[in-house]
Amino acid sequence: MQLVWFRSDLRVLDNMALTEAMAQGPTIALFVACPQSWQQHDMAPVKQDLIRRRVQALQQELAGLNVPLLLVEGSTYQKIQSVFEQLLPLGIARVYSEAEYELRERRRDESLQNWLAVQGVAWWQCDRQCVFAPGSFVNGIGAMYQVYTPFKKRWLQRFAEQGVQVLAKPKPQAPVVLDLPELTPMQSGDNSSADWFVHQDEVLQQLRRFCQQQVQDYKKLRDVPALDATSRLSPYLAIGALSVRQCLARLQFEVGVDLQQSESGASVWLSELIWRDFYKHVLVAWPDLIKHQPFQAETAAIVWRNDKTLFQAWCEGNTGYPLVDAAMRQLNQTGWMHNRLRMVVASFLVKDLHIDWRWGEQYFMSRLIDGDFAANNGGWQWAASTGTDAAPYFRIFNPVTQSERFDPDGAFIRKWVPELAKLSSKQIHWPHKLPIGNTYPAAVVDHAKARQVTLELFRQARQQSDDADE
DNA sequence: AGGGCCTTGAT
DNA sequence: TCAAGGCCC
Repeated sequence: MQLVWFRSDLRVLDNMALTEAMAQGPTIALFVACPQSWQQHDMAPVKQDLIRRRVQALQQELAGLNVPLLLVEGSTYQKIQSVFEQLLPLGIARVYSEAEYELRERRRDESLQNWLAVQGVAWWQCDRQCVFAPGSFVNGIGAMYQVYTPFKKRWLQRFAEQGVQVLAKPKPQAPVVLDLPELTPMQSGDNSSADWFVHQDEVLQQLRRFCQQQVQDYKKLRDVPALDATSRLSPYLAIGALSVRQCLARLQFEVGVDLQQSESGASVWLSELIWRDFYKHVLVAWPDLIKHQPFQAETAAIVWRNDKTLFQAWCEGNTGYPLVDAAMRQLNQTGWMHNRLRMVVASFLVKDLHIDWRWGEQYFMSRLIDGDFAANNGGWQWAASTGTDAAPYFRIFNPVTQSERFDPDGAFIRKWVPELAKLSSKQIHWPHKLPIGNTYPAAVVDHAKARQVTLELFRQARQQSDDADE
């Protein structure tokens, strides 16, 4: 008997572990919910619920292939071995999975692989989260790229040479008859992700619709948070309900040569998918990132202000900066935030409130339905100017200017900050010069002053680092 | 995937 | 006054 262990690859299509197992013989599948380990990763409840709902749908889809999926309620990664102990009497020959790159996940796999080897059970794992496997790209001096643009260039070159291979849906196997052991059945979640569908056909339909109807305007409209102009596929990529190869193949199929034109919407979306690969490759090349070390070592010397009251105002969306508050309220109420706004609120936390970027990183993980360590860490370190290919320290978003530029008529602010809904589109971006007070909070900091403080914080850290070198 | 501040030259 | 451009952080 072959056993496919599903983790962050919760799909039937383009699933190499499933395909390989079924090619070898009769196959069963396993998923173990580990809420205590998820909690240690700060995984958002809404993401946990999406996973629980998704694996229920996956169970039905696998049933169509006569592959039984065992949904087990576990606790921590350390205790997964006991689930396998109960399954081995079924005569498991080999365990198949797709590699994950975070530290605890790697340790979990390593210890399980070692234990299985002692039991005489083989281990098979594929490297398919990225389009090209981490470690397979090196620059001129034999190291992983630290800058996105040359990485992308190399990536596109390889994509042109090799294309992308999407695995077909496996053929159904003959029904398997099993005497299953007593396992704790997986619990259902809190249904907080109910606004996001979980069935394969719906996910694929959204991908198709995006590539057919929306991607051509992506370059122009993706930065406008009031519009629904982004793909909204990130939650599915994060849990592997959709693979990046499926995205690429569909994109190529729908837009054809447009993908070659660097100004097309399709190529801009492609670039976002390459960013996803980039940050996973970065994580594998510099595993200490998982311990929350800044990539640029000298930025570890920055003395953050870390004011808890200001942090709370940011978390709750009560900073007095309308676009920042609208964005945080969107996150808190839906578990998702528009990408442009992720940059705006991250810049604001770090460079206006002078709060450690790791506080923001953790808060995002604890709330995002699409939380992914590599992308989230990469994004925060970009915004904080501490990362690979980061924004320069002096790039400091003006939250009011960003608001005027990307939410010109205030539609997004009106939706999420109802106290301001009646203001004109001129007043709504900075509502503090108005005679009437309403319930909207005063601005918690002065941007112009805060900006100067940021420049000083980075100057001091750089000086300290220079002194240490002498 | 910035913005503050200054200069310049057109209104 | 103010848009445009350059320089700087």
